[in-house]
Amino acid sequence: MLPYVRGYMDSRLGAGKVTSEFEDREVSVSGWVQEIRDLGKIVFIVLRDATGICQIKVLPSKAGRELADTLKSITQESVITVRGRVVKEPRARLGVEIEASDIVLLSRAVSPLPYDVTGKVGAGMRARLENRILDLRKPENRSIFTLASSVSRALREFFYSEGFTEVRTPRIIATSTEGGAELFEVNYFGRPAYLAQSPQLYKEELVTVFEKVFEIGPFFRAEPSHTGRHVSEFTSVDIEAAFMDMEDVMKILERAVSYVYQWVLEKNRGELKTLGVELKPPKTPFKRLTYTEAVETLRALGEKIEWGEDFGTAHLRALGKKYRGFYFITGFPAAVKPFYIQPSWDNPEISESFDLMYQWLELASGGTRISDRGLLEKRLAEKGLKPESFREHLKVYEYGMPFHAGWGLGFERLMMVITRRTNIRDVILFPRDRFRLTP
RNA sequence: GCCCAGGUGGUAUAGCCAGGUUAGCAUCGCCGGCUGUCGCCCGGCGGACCCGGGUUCAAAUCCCGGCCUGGGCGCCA
Repeated sequence: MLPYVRGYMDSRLGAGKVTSEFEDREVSVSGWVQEIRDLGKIVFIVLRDATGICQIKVLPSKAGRELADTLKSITQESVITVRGRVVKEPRARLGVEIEASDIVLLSRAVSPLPYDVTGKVGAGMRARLENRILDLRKPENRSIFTLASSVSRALREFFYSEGFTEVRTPRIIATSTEGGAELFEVNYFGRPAYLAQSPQLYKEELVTVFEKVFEIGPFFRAEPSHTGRHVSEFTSVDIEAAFMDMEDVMKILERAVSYVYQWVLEKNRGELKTLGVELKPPKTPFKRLTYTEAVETLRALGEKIEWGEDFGTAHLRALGKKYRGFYFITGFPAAVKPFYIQPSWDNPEISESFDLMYQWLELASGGTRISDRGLLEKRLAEKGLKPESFREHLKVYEYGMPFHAGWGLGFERLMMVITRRTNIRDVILFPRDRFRLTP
């Protein structure tokens, strides 16, 4: 048998598919050696591939010299192909095993490995991230990302079913004048350019073409934050829709979250079980709390806060203790929200804005947008931004701009909620933070 | 940027407070044994005190500085 076989996938059986259904049949499985238990006259190998695990049995005395030699050179996490007969075996925990007649070592892993994939000893975040590819082979970590894949698919399905068009906006932008978060500068053919922190302005412009758009993609923030919920590169789920206001898009957000929960409850039972997560679909509509009510609540709880102040972490933690699960905070002071948020018509001190919270974690933020150019310019000036830096954006408002609304949802933060992880790095394959740029 | 905690074999840790041991345990690796393991087991061996300076007869242990890590705050439309 060669290390590479054309057409092999046609005859290969997934390790997780090895069941009594294949009893007495000759099969071929390939994967990574998770564990070798050598009892002397009998050797057990636990083989893992993307479909699951199976147990291989070898009797070196009967197997012949060649197989016995191969067996000796196999190390943990090596890739092997095993041919053998499936046998029912009540003594095996999985109920069946493969009696190997042939084993080919396709790729030998170094020994010892720098990281314990079996999880017999614990591992800190540093060791885990520095050996991330091995860390990801652990069932619970793989499950997180199988779930993440499922969640992003569910979101897409949901948006399509609601008539949204998926769009892609630039990651490289010319201006750093949107205000707010620090941007990463890049060298763009000798000119300074920046990595986008959000698709905000582009998605607003695009509602004049498609009416309802969504985008799921990476964005970048050069903030010095170092917490369990901030990273430099994250995934944003953004929507923007014409002829809608904040109430309309809040309902879409509620439905999107519910849809995702239903989807993973239906399709990812195995992953949820591996993670030990008991997920309950959230009740809709989510609780709605105005900013003013939140401030009053905080004061009643003994927190110090002035009306008009944005919430600090202590405030959010206090609110999160009182309000469990998902809830909206609406009507933030216009002063703490970005320039493009529509001030309320009856009270310009507050704005047509909302945040979606889960306990104390901010998941999404959105609102009705300003659709009038004059007002937008006025708000830009009030925020200390230069209208001339927004010339390209502002001119779009003269080509027919309907009222519109939208939101941005932190994909990884939603994954934290679903997987019950408290560190965002757990739900990013290769996280980038202020201190980590590799692997 | 600030605050707190911490850096001991590849990994995870004990020892540090109260200075002096052959630096302990587990996992791991190698060697040997074991035909029902499934965190296999049993025996033997191997491998570590973040860096620099100071105090002291003596520093993993106390002090100072640096670097790194974890957590948090601030920042974060």
